Amino acid sequence: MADACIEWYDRNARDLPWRVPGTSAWAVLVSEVMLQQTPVVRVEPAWRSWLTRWPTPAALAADTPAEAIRMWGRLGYPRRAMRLHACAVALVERHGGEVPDDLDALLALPGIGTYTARAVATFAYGRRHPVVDTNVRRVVARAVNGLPDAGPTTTAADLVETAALLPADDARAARASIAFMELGALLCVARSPRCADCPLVARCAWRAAGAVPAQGPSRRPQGYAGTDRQVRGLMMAVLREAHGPVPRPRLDAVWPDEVQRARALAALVTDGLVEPVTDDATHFVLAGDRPPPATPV
DNA sequence: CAAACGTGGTG
DNA sequence: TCACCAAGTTT
Repeated sequence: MADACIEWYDRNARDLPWRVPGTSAWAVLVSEVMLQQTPVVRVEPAWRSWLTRWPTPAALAADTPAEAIRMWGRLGYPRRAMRLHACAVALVERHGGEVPDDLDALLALPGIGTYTARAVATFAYGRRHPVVDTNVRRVVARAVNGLPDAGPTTTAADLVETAALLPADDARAARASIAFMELGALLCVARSPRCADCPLVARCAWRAAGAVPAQGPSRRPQGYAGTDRQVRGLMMAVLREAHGPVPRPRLDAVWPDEVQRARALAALVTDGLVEPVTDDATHFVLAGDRPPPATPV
């Protein structure tokens, strides 16, 4: 299975900048964090801008979280920008500004979880680890287990199952992992998979079973309009564009419901994305963007 | 462990 | 139009 996927990958892989040989581990790490729940097409330009401005962890660590949040733009989940900044600080403090290749050291970094740690160790350093994301889980669920889709989250069993598919050779195992992911992203997609072009079609357990579609509603609360998340997003957009401290009324203008506004703003402060400039909380800034105190003469 | 966490494109 | 989906992590 791995061989067929690698062969397909070699001919059909997208030409993505973070896959270019010689890409730094930091650049790979940044790409992986940006790609958490955000489509490739939106990540590409943001990734280029980010790495141009902050080519190393030390460069980012020397800047403010606010600048990271601004550079993050509209990628979504701005807490990822916060954590990426915190990650850069941790890399400087704990690893001399280098990205470690050790799984446990990677997992201990802010914003780096099971998937990202393995992705960095594998794609930046060629280590042999199962790399399991939503694409891989879908491919394995279908091709190996004959199911229409994978479960909602990655389990320990998923890691074991995927590890069993990896070639013995480290470099080839890494290639297999990226091939599984690419297959899930381009052909074995969630809706209307392109089985006709799939290198696994002849041995796919799901196809063999008749490619029965998933039953029942996928029941996930994906709604966005009217949620606190939307209100937070609107407020963050105002703060990103602002130069100086933003007066509370400008944040209030983004949403009619006062109760919800207050809740959203309080949550942003609690999360550390936003800070009140003064104790009276009449003005707000992005994290770390507090203006310097007036220098006494 | 379920829920929270942005944003925009698409069938 | 609107529900679904996109290289997850944290609490």
